This record gives sequence, C-alpha cells and structure tokens, in this order.
Amino acid sequence: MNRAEILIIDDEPQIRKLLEITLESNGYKVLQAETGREGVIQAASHPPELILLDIGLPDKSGHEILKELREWYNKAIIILSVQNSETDIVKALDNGATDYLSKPFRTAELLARIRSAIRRNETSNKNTVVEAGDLQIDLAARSVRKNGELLKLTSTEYNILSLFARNEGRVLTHHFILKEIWGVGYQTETQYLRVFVGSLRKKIEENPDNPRHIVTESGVGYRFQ
Amino acid sequence: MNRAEILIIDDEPQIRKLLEITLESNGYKVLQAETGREGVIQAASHPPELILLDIGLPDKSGHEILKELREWYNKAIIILSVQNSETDIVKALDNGATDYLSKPFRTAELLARIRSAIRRNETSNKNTVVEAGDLQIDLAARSVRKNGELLKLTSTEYNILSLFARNEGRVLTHHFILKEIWGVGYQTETQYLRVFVGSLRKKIEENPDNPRHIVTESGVGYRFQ
DNA sequence: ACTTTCTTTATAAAACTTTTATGCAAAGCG
DNA sequence: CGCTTTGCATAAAAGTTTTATAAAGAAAGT
Repeated sequence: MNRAEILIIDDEPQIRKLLEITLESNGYKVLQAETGREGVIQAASHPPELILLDIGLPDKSGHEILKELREWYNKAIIILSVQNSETDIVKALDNGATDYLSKPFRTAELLARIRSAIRRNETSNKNTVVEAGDLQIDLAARSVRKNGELLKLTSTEYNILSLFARNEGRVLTHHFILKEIWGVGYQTETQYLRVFVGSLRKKIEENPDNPRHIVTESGVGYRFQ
Repeated sequence: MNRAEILIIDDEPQIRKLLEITLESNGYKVLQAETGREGVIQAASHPPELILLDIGLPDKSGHEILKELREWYNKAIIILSVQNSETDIVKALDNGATDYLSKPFRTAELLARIRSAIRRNETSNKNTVVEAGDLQIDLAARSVRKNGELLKLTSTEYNILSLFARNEGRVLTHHFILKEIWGVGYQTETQYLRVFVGSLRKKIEENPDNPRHIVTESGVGYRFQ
C-alpha cells in the first residue's frame, strides 16, 4: 500500500521535527514547508493527502493561507495552533479547516484525527488499477477486465496475473513465480506454471497461440507486458 | 433554503434544552432522542443532516451507538462528552466520528464545528441508495427493492447485502465478511455465510441457480455487482 | 405458544488443482 | 544431416477442495 503524504506547514523547526518523527513512524510520508507561501507552492505542485497547517506563521496569517488553499485544495486541512481562543477556532473552521488542534497536542489524538480526516478523503479515492493494453487489473477489487468486460479467473489464475501485473515488463523466473504463488518447496514444479499460464492465455490473450501479454522467455521464465 | 435537521442523542434534559435553544436560534431544525436505541430508530426513520451524540448514555455505550450508526449513516456525527480522555477521543474518531467536543463546550465553537461538518456533508454527499441492475438498496432506510417492489429480508440478510452494496464490484473474502457481520472470532464459520448467501440469492436473483448479483469467487469469497 | 430467524450438520454437486500423457519445436551433437 | 535431448504447450484424467442446498435443532422475538 502507498503511504499517504502529509504536508506540514510550520515555521518552528522543532515542531516540524517532532511531527516528522511521529508521522513517519506511523507510516505516513512527510513533506515540509517553513512558510505559508512555500507551503502553498508545494501543495500546488504535488497535492498531499492532508495538510497540517500552523496558524501562527511569520509571513502571512495562517488564516489567509487556509483561505488560499481552500480555493482549490479539497482534501483535509488540520489547523495547529498555540492559541486556543474561540474566535480563532471558529474562524478557522469557517474558512474550511477540517479540524483544529491546540498546541501542545497529544500525539495519539493527533494521529486519530489524521486518520479520521484521511478516511473522509477516501470517499473520492483513486483506485489501484494496473492497465496493460486492453487489460485492466484492479488489485483492490481483485477483478480483471478485458476491453471493459469482466473476466472470470480462478483464484490461482488471478494470483499469477496479479504478480505479473505488479512486475510489468520484467522477466520473472519460474523459480520466483512458483515461490511467490505456491510457496517455498514448490520451486521445481514448473509444470504447474505451464498449465496455469496456458489457461490464463486462453482467457486474456486475443490470440492464445501468439501471446502478446504473457510472453515466454525460453529457459528462464515469463514476461508480462 | 431548507433548515438542516440535527438529531440530539443525550439523556440529560437540560443539555438537550440548551442545545435545542442554541440550534433553533441558529436556524437548525432540532430532533431529540433520550436513549441510544431511540436515537438509532429516529435516525433510521428520518436521517438528519447531523447527529450530536452524547457518549455517556444510560442504555448502551455511546461508542456502540456510534458504530451501529456508522454501518449505514454516512453524514456527520459529532460526539459530545464530559470525558476528555485521549483513549476516548481516539476510539470515537476511529469509529467514524466526525468530530469530538468536550463538555462543557463553548457555543460558538460548537456552532462552527457543526457548520464545518455540514459543509463537508455537502461536498462528499454520497448517495445512500446503491443501484445494481434491478436492485435498489437504500442504506439509510435499510430497505431493498427489486424492480421497485419492496423485499422482505431478515436482519442478517440485510446486513450482508448492505456490506456487499457498499463494496460493489470488489471481491470480499469470507474472512472479511464474517468479521464484519458476526465479529472477530467467527472468521472461520464459512458455512454460516453459505447459508445466508443462499437465502439472499433466492430473494434477489432472477435465477438463483445462475446468480448475477452475488457471484462466488471460489476459494476466496463473493463479489456483488 | 407460536412464528421467525439463526446455527449446525450432512451430503451431493461443482469448481479447482494436481498429475499424467502426448505432441511439437528448437537446440545440441556425433 | 539425422538422431536425441530438452523445454514448452495442451488436453484430459484423477484427486482434492470448495460450494450449494436441504433440513433439523436451537434460539429469539412477538
């Protein structure tokens, strides 16, 4: 699974460091910006899954940055602030903040609020589809389509195809495939593989006698393309 | 503009009254429930735009109510609590709460968080009706129609179908379904599932011998389409 | 007490995997 | 070159696992 990216916009280096360590160790990928301007540019060039925005920035008020971001950025923005005044919270939320946390914050609570916010993002989430010519392999749904039409694969067939799809263009040795699909101890059962590649080709190839997707690399293994 | 409806689930009458006055005077329509059970029933019969849920209810833990609601209700739920413990907050957010406020809360902050939550409802306004061919599954109303005609399903049948509908097109493993419907500890009881899928098919499939909606993925699980 | 729903067991059928057999083609070799 | 060997593909038989269904017993709801 891909790690979600979180952009931290905060001028205090020690806070950034603390957040970086906390978030990285919880499986997030961390991006950082020291000023609001820098943060906006970073977010625009590569939109993260979530933004942690400090309200008290040197160049511009965090509230302005928030507004600016909200003009186009529609994923989660969590505000961090040393202030805890009601007007500040109200203003931030009304400007489109997803959530508001006062510094010093409690780590577990921050992480929970991050999870909650990201979960909300995911309603409009992208899928994990590998495309290869006329084939679309949806790893999350465990489905394979050929020209849009759902194919019926057995479990082992799918597992093999999925392995191929995740290693598109690379030559996979018999040895490797057997180990991945059947586990260690089956690495010499090359015949299994021939049978299953045969049935896969029947299902996914336009012309199984002249396979274009699963190509034989004689003496070595197979290559998917 | 129509007034947004907010359902308050709280056992303390004076809190309900306070909230009612505050919210009504800010243009919301207020519904009330004294117990968790009552709240769930009210929410199901007429889904509000937002639910304010007190965690410390007499009949059931608010956390359980939250989970129950989240099986089908996907608009905002804000938790109110006299507690302020980190574990409590984390638990609530991970169970799908939109936000968490400690009592006593500040009115303006509550209103701002309500506005924020409702605003997000509108952006991620997902339809609660899943359509699949001749089937219409209304997750909020817990009803299923086939060609417009209301079907009579048992509770477990509905729960399973609802899980399928919320994961249309993807393969759900036996393991996963059993965990979701029966809970951890039942993950090996694959036979339960077979029986219920059988009876579901009898009710929803045109031809149960050749199911088009609930397709079995041998060795893995089922796929709904 | 009666009806409905859920759990459990038994068994036949279907689907899938493994194994065996056979043919073909390319490569190696005297 | 002709023969043998090796690797690959395919079909089909054999074996195993998984699934569907009925039906009986238990539990729950009214």
